Amino acid sequence: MTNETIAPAADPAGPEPPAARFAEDATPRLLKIAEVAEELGLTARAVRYYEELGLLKPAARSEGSYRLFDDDDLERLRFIRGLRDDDGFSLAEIGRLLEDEEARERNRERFRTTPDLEERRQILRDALDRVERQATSLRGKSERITAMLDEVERRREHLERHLADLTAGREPSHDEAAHGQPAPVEQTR
Amino acid sequence: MTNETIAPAADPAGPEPPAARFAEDATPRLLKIAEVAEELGLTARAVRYYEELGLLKPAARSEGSYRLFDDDDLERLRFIRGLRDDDGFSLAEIGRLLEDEEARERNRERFRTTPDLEERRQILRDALDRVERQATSLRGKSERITAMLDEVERRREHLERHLADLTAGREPSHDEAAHGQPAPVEQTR
DNA sequence: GCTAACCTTCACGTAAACGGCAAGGTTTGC
DNA sequence: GCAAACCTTGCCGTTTACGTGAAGGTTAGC
Repeated sequence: MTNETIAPAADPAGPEPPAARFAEDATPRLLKIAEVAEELGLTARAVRYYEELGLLKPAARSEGSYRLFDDDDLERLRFIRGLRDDDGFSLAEIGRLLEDEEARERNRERFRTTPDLEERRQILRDALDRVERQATSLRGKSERITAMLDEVERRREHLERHLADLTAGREPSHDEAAHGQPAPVEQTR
Repeated sequence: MTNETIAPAADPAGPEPPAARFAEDATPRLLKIAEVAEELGLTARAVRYYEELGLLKPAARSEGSYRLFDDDDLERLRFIRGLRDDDGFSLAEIGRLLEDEEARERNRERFRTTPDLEERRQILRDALDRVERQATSLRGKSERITAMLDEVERRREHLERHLADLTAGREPSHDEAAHGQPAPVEQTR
């Protein structure tokens, strides 16, 4: 999986502005867009597009307004890519999820700074509502995927038994029940 | 969700061709496109589009080439809608899944009609390959969704405890660990 | 048998998620 | 200090999954 955590380190890239004599040596490691794209298997265009949609803001810009990304940006992009590729979320949905995350952070702060008990309870109730909505949506997805997966596993086992039987010379040893359903997942709605 | 299983029965629609004196009285119940759309919460345009993509073929056409759909068509459309809405599959992916299903049916037939043992084994091995590919893909999706769901559930419980504590007058009773991660799902790749 | 309601096939329009190119500014290596 | 390589912001093109008419045939109710 070529996991190198952070940039492949093409070269130390010399000029290092010597003005960094204050407490700033925690390897800032800012990457340019092509490096980010390479690292994550995206294109520069896609990354710019995500920014255009407001899904992220590069940590900084260079003197000449080159986009510069830090580790948090990378993490965020990995998150976006994961949801997009693996779960088929639209960028709009991803945007909502990310906003939810940020709202969560803000509310946490609000919660900490307000002394009013009733307001605190309200904040918690709102958070609960959001979380329950998310859970409902995810549970639906999860159930359907799991049902499909179960069906597919059932088939695999059936095929394996059948193949083993047939290889061993035996043939009609397994039950021949349930054969009609073409659609692997049934629905109710 | 206004579940009426089959069409709301607007009217029996009279002319009933009397040539059906053979074994044909299993309520054919053919629906026109707008009825199908209404029933399934789709648009007529979408249904035509699915046909255009080859995802289904209406059971029949009327004298004047009106599309007529039977129960199997409805089932197939429900399947398509489910994958599209709930699982975020693209219509292309859905097409592949449906084709897989049909290939499965065809192979089942081939299997039954060939007497050659080695060929039979090959058919089973091919089927196993396909099934394993499907399983791998689904397992990935499932794991990621499950991880998100777990995280969300964890949060819900945390919030519920917190709210209960706060309502009961107690306040700082829960552990305050693990607070930094913004992204609900971690990745490895 | 006539009209309203519904259907047909084009055909063009649109939002999403980028791809690709142009024109020009920036960085880097030597 | 200069060319190659990389980046910037437009801006137009493309695919997917339909929406929205237009122009005309079909069906249904009276």
